[in-house]
Amino acid sequence: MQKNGYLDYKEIIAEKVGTVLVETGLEKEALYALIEYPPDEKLGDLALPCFQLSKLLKKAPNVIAQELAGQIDPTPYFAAVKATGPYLNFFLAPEFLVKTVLEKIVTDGANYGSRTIGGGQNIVIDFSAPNIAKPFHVGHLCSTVIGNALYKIFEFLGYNCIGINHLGDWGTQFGKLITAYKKWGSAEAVEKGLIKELMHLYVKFHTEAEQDPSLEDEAREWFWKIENGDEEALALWRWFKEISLEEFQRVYDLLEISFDSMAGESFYNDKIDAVIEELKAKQLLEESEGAAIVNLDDYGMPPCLILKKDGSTLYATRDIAAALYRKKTYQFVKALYVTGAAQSLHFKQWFKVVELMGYEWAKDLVHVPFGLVSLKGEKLSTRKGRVVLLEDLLKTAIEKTLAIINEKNPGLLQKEEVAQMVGVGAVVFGALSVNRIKDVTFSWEEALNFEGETGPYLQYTHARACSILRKAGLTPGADITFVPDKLNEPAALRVVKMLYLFPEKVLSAANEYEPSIISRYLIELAHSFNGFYHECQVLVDDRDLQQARLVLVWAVKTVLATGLGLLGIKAPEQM
RNA sequence: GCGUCUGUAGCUCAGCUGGAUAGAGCAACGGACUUCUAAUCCGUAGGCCGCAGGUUCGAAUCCUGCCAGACGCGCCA
Repeated sequence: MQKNGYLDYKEIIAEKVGTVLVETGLEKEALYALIEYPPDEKLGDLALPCFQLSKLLKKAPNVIAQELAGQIDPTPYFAAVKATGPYLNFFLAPEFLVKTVLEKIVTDGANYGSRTIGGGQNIVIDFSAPNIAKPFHVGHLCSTVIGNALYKIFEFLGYNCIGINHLGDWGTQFGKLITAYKKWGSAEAVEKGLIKELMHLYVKFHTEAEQDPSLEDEAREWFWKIENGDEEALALWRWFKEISLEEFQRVYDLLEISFDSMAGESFYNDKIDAVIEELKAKQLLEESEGAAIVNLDDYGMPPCLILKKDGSTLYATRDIAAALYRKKTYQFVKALYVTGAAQSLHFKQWFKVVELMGYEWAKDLVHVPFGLVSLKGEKLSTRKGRVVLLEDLLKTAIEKTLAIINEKNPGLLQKEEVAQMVGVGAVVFGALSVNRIKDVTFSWEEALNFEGETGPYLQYTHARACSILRKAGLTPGADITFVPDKLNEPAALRVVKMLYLFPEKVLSAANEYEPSIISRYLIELAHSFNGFYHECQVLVDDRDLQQARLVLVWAVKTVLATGLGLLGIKAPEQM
């Protein structure tokens, strides 16, 4: 693994201990994996539990710890190496830590934490993917912001990301919509109500269809017409799509998210026949109950449906066609699909089909699932009209932020811009702060909470740091020199230790496709900084002390901004 | 019925590739603004880590079974 020059204490410890234990033939990697962070800072900063070594050395763990403590030369990295029972505990030498970490951050600036491990290779990230003619609601938030964060994180690690918005712009729902439009809609009403009117028609279709099932047949017929090039049907389809895209764009503008490709489902229509032919040629297709399937019994999965009995395609077919196209077009080393966990089986199935087609890169297809968003414990449902529009949520968050600014900092310039950054940041952070896989119940109260572990908390911390730097007249990018020994208070050292962890956290977030690792980390970093802020006055008479503290403040500000950036959140200088 | 995921403080969650006394935030209570932004900080209280077995020197973490919830299981995506 390429270290990109980051200080790595685990590696140092593995090296030192490995040298002492060289006769045992123990691999340094094995030692590295054993090293952990103690639960209490009083015990030390890093620890090597000696239980497992005990088997190898045939000695009691506490004896091993004791002996190792005597044989390891701590300088210049450690202030002390102590055995505490069966643990070998390492206490970091403050000067070395402070000097190495802060100088690295000063040198790297906004690139601190980045790496070159991606080597410019392509990663395709399929995310957001709202359905045309349906509202962009809070249920789409997760895919959109998780995908965007992964995009930024992998770019930061040296990959070239291709963000694809696989729009739901095809399928039977358009038949339903056209049916509803013909029966109860009008051009005027749609022009006026836009997506809300389309949604209204869609909801009406479903309520009416419960009484009159023949509507479903009519809808299928209209979709058949779309697929077979009927001009009237296609024109309506294009119109609905246009209206939807304009509305989606407003949300993406608020979030400041963009895509490299907007190739939705319809884009693959002319690429599907070839896939069917290939599946046939490879003898993977079977006929079952009139439909064409790929049997997956051998893999403990239900069959993957490829064609309906009327010959039209299904989404697995489309996904396979899209994957083949993307591999050919982008030569990806990884393709991520950020969608709800409910689709896990679907992805497992078609990934397997791609593998059975003989493509070794099937292993590079990754489903990144996330939990279900519900509303007061009930499922979101476009059909029943039970949704919270994302645009409404963002707008409300921005309004609330503006109100808070007017109350707390009425003299602030560019209130609107800041309110947007903070309001949107609160919503985005809310979606990124917990493990992807957790189901969430949307609540206005929680989404609009700006205190505690929230986006605004991080932004506020950043703004405070900026404020100190502004008052001190320290300009970013300036040649910053400082006396590391001056940062010797526990509160300051805690902050430096948090800064040290950033590169490691970014890497974990990428490896686990889990932006919340960065979210949690930033909360801890901000918390340690706020503790320092309260305990230590930065602008003091002692020039060396002030300078050292300013560098720390600058480093925190920089890492907070970088981390927030990776999550797709802005870091205002004032708020 | 089968499968996947989730279950940790009143609420929302970290911790889950096994390690030292299980951590945060919110809510509650009590403190800290003449000093760099109190959207902050400090403290108090709050836990059969769903239940029961097993593996291990050691289990919130791994295995098995059970319970509860969510989701999925052929012509929607």
